[in-house]
Amino acid sequence: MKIKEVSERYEISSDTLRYYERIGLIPPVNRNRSGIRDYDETDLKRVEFIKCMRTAGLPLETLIEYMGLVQQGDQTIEARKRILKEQRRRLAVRMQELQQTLDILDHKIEGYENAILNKEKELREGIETKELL
Amino acid sequence: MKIKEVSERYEISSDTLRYYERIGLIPPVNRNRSGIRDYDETDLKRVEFIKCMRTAGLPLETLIEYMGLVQQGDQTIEARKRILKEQRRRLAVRMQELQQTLDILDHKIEGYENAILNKEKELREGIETKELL
DNA sequence: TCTTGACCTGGAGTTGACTCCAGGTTGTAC
DNA sequence: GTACAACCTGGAGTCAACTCCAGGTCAAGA
Repeated sequence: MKIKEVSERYEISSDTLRYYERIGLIPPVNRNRSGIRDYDETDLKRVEFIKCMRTAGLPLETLIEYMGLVQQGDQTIEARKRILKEQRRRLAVRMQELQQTLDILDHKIEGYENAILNKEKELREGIETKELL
Repeated sequence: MKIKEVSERYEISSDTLRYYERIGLIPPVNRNRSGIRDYDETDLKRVEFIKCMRTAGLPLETLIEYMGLVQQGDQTIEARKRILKEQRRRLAVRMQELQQTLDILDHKIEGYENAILNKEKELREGIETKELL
C-alpha cells in the first residue's frame, strides 16, 4: 500500500508518516524497485497503533522507546508492560481531569441558560446577581 | 496575593502568569505602590478557571476570546454560551477517544500478562504465538 | 549600609510535533 | 514523447505555549 492511501486511511499526512520513519518511530518501510514505500500489514498495524496512542496524547519519545523495545523481541516484554501500565495510569488521570472540566463546563452552561431569567429578576427586584465568568 | 503564591496555589509558573497577562488573557492585575502585582479574588477566580480549561486542553486563543466577552458584559452572554457549548462538545469527543485508547491499552497489558504463559506454551507445542506490538 | 531575594520589563530562546519546500525521479495517460 | 501526478530526500520553517534572560527596582533583615 502506497503512502497516500495509508495517509488517507489513518488521517495522518504523508509528511508525518515519513517523519515518523525518519525519527525512528517506525522501522524503514519496504520499497518497490523504484524506491517508493510499500506499506505491508505489519507496517499498517504499527501506524494504527501509533495513531491511536498519539490521539490520546502519548509523547513521541515514549512511543519511540516502546517501538524500539518491540523490535528487540521477547526479552523486553516486562519493560514494555511497564511502559504501557504507566501510560495507562497517566491516561486515567487525564480522563479524570477532563471529566472535572466537563462538569464545570456543564455547570457554567446551565448558569448561562438561567442568565436571562436572572436578569429579569434583577430588574424586578433591583438586586444584582454575581458576575458570570 | 503576590505572584509567587498564586503560582504555587495553581501550579502555574510566575512567568506563565505574566505571559497570560501580556497576551490579554487576563486583564491587568492591580499593583501595589512599588509596581508589584497583587492578585485579588476576581483575579484568582480567573486564574483558576483558566487553569482548569487549559488542563482540559482548550486553546489559549479560545480562552482569550471568551475572557474578552466576559469583560464586555451581559450582552455577550449568548456568544459565551455558544463557545462553552462548543468546547463541551469537543471535550466529550476527546474523552471518548481517550476511553478507546484506554481500552486498547488494557487489552494490550492483558496480552503482556499472558505473554510468559504463551511463551511456555510455544516451547511445549512448538507453535509460535503472534508478535505483540 | 549592604546584601539578599522577590519582583519588574521587553525580548529572545526552547520544545514538541509537525509541515513545507526545492530540486529531482518515476509511472501512467494522452 | 511529453505532460502530469505522486513519489523521493535533506533541510528549513511554523505553531502553540511556554520558558528563560539581562538588566533593573525595591523592601527587609544583619
